[in-house]
Amino acid sequence: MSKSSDQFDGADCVCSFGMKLTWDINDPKLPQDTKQYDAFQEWTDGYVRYIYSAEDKNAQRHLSGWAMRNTNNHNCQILKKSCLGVVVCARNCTLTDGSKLQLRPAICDKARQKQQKKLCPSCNSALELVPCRGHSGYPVTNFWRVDGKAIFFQAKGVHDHPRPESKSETEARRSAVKRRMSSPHYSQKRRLLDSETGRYHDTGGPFPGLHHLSCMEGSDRFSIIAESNIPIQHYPTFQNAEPYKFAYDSPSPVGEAASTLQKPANHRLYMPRPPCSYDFAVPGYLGSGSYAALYKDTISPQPDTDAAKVCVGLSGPQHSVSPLNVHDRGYDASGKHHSWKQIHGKGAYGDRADYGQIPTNSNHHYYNSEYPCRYTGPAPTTPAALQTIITTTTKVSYQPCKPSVVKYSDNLYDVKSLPSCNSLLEGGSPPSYPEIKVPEDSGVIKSALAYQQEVLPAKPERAENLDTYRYGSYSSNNYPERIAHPYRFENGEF
DNA sequence: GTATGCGGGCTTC
DNA sequence: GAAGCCCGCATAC
Repeated sequence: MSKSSDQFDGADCVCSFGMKLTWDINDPKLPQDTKQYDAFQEWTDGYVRYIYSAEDKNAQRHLSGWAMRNTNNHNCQILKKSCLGVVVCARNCTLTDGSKLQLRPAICDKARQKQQKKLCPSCNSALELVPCRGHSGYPVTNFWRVDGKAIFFQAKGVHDHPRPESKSETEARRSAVKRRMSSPHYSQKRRLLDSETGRYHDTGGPFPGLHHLSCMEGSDRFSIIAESNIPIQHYPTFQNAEPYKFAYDSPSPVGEAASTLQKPANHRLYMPRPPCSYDFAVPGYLGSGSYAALYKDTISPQPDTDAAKVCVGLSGPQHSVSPLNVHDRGYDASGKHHSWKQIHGKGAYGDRADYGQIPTNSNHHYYNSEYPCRYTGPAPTTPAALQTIITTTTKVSYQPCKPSVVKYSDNLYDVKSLPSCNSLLEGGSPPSYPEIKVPEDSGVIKSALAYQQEVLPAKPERAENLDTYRYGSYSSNNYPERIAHPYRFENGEF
């Protein structure tokens, strides 16, 4: 493969480095003369290949935004993972802000079963696990292989479902919940909440269709209401899929965490996030408004009743979002390295993969439906409501959307095929960790990123325009209709 | 409790 | 035989 490496090294291509090279995860010999590595991609989609540095912590952990579970492929040299899909409301209910519930399936089988027994926090109907069938009817598979100084990643299939909550978000939420549980305010708040919400839950039967109370209801049902006296009520307001940019290459407002981490080079990861921009100087998971709110609660407790009252009036997702650094929040550079053994030997592998058969990004359009967020917001939130939120979350700095989040706009191009990649990056061929690499660095992932980018606030019209062709190519996929954008039930464990 | 990795074993194509 | 899947086990957090 080294030959192929040389062959493509100078090629003009916006593809990721891994895609410029001709290799397959099953190749007995993988490219060894890697001169540069791809920026870690959390939300890979499509038939893509990346070559990460063996030093990349995220790659070492085989991280993925998608809920990927280990799959035994009877090949100890190649770690295979298959997508679990996403957990949604069986009734496909729409939240007050027009968003949809999209939870991250638990990786552990046991935990997943447990998760599915829970109810939709909004309508109390059952939760439904939407399996991934993006790879010829089978779940999308990710392959990881360590070879030399590089970690080779290959994905097969295109996710035919919305994104679930990312792992980092899940971890952050759990961490927040944990903190709150141990908070000295916890028991007191619990009592307050119980007295305030008990009338709604005494029978365990919610008010069907009473969505304005769903937040409270849902949290209660998920046994997390005690941990979220404030977020519970605010949650619906922040659900619009406001993506946020991982501020890898920019000073993080919350800071130091980023500097201590190996910078995940995934500078272009946009994720649906609650647009809430409450920034808290909370160590650990930083930057997430909702999560932060959890922390905040421990810091400056407010009457739970206030939040509960506010809940009813909130529905508009107008809160702007600030760039939130998920990795800063959720990835610990000091974390363990997975025990996945380093593989240097070359086995005799079989046939080639199928990555060449499908245009890398011919299938992601539907994702935009997942994030109609750039929609101006269905249920208008009155300024008064917003004001109330702010009021009830005192000691919180409200941060409007930062313009920097919008610099994706130029990346919105369509790569029809890998070989056709244009050169926008090669000239400035970055070193191993192109943290400040221009977004065009990996055109092959454009498909996976396009929808992420499109949801950004500065280009609402573009997102709208794209809807048509997005859906067009996925007429068979009903998810565009089902999923508006992720529902971040920040306050509960699913 | 959950995530993760490993590996045996089964089924299907 | 490859691939997908289920399961149990071990380990780490």
